[in-house]
Amino acid sequence: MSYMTEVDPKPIPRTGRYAEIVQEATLMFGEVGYERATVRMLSERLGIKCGSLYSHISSKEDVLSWVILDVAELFTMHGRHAVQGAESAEAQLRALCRSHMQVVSEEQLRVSVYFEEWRKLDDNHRANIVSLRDEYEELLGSVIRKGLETEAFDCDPVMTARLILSALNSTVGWYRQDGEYSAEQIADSIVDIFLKGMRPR
Amino acid sequence: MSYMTEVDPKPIPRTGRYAEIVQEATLMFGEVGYERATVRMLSERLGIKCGSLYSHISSKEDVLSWVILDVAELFTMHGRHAVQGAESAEAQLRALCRSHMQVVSEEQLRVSVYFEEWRKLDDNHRANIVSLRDEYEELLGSVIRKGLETEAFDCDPVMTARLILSALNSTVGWYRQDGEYSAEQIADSIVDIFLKGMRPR
DNA sequence: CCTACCGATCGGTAGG
DNA sequence: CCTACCGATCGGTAGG
Repeated sequence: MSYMTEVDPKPIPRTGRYAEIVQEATLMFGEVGYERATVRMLSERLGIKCGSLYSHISSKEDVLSWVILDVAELFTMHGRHAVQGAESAEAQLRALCRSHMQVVSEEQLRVSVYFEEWRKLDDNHRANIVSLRDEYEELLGSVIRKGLETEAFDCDPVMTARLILSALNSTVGWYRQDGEYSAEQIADSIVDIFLKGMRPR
Repeated sequence: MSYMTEVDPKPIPRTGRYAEIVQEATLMFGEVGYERATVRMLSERLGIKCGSLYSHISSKEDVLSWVILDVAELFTMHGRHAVQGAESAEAQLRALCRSHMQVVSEEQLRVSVYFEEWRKLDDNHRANIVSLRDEYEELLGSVIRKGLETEAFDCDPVMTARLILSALNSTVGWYRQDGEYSAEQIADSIVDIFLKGMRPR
């Protein structure tokens, strides 16, 4: 009815051809990066011709935004749920870090594409991503500030939030499913170090 | 005399036209990224035509390697010097982190290009960078292991080295010369948190 | 989903 | 350092 529904066709289909496109695109972006990846490479992986791809996508950048936005939202949603399920600031911090590592371990390729390529999104999509990232940083910040209020922590909340996030994010570069540490062990190691570093005295 | 001298023309000139090329290329790579940057953009910045640029460079990738290799070596050399100038493991850790933050603050743009684009180097140059990075991680690892021996620290040396490095490296994304914290303050904050987290008991 | 094709632009070279 | 130009390839479109 309203033209409003035409402005931003939000509901991205999550099955069938869409799912195949996102899957192959994720693999391709992970292998050669967004810029070196071509629509011809993607169409070949899907077994169709380059021109035919454009009945499913409207641009190459479209596909990148599909790959990235989903997983960025996953961090936020999963993280909120984790924080809500815990009581103390310490428990919330641990739950949030475990949630983060779970997303990293289960969606490692998409996460690495997210971290590597989000700058290449156009202004609108990038702004969207930045606000999701800020929201997530704020979630961690609120947990830390709560710990300051209950005097469980004694630290700079902004910098500490950044340091914890960067420690968590860097794991995508070296985490292996069959490696020495499980995702949960890595999360706990990070939390243990930072908790000791954040405690008063 | 020998053909050996022709194989790898190592000594890159560091003055005159070379310096201008590296400077403009660094700005350009920082603004739009390596792939979106073109040799025509670079030549325009230098006030010459695209074809003329090839009397100074042999390929676009050449320029990227100039920008990156220098600063990667800077981390290692500067870091070694810092570690040598301190006695205890704790003091060495602090000196190394301060050295790292000094490089980040004084060469922020080059460092961000380094972290962002090193994957796009060809196999030879990338292998070179990876070995420099490993060397640097090993330098930090040796400091931590020394702390384990003197029982100043109690932690997993490999993971702790990675976490400290990722914390340090992430600062390139938000450090500002005119920001709230100086490079040294940031280094000390990071060291303080990790030292508390790494101490026995 | 295909064939056929577009305008633009890319890194790089030849010859001066 | 310039002019002139190259082959390749890019994202994307028209018309079926």
